[in-house]
Amino acid sequence: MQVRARIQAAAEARFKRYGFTKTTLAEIGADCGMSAANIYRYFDCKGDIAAASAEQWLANLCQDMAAIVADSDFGAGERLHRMIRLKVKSLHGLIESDLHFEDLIEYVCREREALIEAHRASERALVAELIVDGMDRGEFRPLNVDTTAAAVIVATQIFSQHGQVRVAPLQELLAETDNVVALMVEGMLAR
Amino acid sequence: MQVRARIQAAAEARFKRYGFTKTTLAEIGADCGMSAANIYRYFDCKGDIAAASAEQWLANLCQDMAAIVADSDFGAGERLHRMIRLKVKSLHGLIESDLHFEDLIEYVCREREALIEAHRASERALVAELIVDGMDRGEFRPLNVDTTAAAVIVATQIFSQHGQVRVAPLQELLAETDNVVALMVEGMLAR
DNA sequence: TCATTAAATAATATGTTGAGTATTCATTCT
DNA sequence: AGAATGAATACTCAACATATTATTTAATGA
Repeated sequence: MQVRARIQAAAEARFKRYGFTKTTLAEIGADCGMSAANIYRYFDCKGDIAAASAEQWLANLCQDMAAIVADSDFGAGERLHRMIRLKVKSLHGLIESDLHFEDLIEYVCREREALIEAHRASERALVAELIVDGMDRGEFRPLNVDTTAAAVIVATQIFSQHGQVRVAPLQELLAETDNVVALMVEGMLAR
Repeated sequence: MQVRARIQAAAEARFKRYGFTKTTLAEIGADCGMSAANIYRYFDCKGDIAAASAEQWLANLCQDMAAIVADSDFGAGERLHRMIRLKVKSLHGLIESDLHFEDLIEYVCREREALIEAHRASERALVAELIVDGMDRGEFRPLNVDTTAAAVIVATQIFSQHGQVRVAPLQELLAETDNVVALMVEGMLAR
């Protein structure tokens, strides 16, 4: 479906430049050479366009994180550090780059909790994978995989809340992130 | 200053029952048998009355946490668990008890960041004290006290954000809190 | 039949007004 | 002089009207 992708791209460009709420379906339609009404053949509602963009961005992030997890040149602890840092840096970059994306982020966080929760589940799965690998290597002590993965995600969650990201400079966020992850990794290491 | 305390008590009662925004200075004044204008002899603005209440509540929490920290019958790790649990339970209790207090909490979090940050600093200091004690006992390995204390506070911060507290039941919050703290304590233990 | 649209409708946002409230001030009381 | 007040002012909020925008529908053209 070529049309759907075109609509999404046009919408994304406007969301980026003018924000989610300030963008009208009429404008998106005009950018694609069609009426606003016709967009409804491809998306159920305006929010779904935003959600599709967000989902894609999150999927992309997940892929990058998965690449880090898969890189067995590094120890599991080191990979965990890199994974969480990537997450923090990515979100920070997104918010810094275009101030108007905040609008879309807020919408998705508020109205599309399911999407956020699904992504968090993916993150937990990646961390779980890493923990299993760490245990296999003998780097980590025997751990309750799911519980530990959930603890890591929730403890670092504060660093990827837009409220926090907005106020603190990246360097500071990363330093704090590293401290938290370092302490948790230390708690996971085999004796 | 008897009058000031009376005003604060009257205001607190109304904030609890009707919320911060729904309470007028005229009502508080009437409760104290004085005009609204006269309140300004004792407080600079309405928000200061709320802040005074919040500050007192937080000071009280700090005192309770300090008592836990001081109780050297327990190991440092155990005390850290108890301290963080107390914090989570206290805030949860506050929000559960009177739905209208949320109004005041939101105001303080939004408009009185300094107060919140000061309290967080106190928490960090308590954790730091605990870490030093744990190292003295040989329970903890040599740690960077400030960095580690900050990591513990920030990693558990998510559990005392009113957004989180509102949605999750206490048992769930406590379980997740315990997992995070357990992992961090494990990372602090001497080998 | 499928893609599309213009027009109709529903929902939401924006602007405006009036009422209510916080805050200040000149004055009174003690 | 210190404590308090009523009235004046400035600010904020709710309600209403208006306009914009999202969404639906019936109709049109390929």
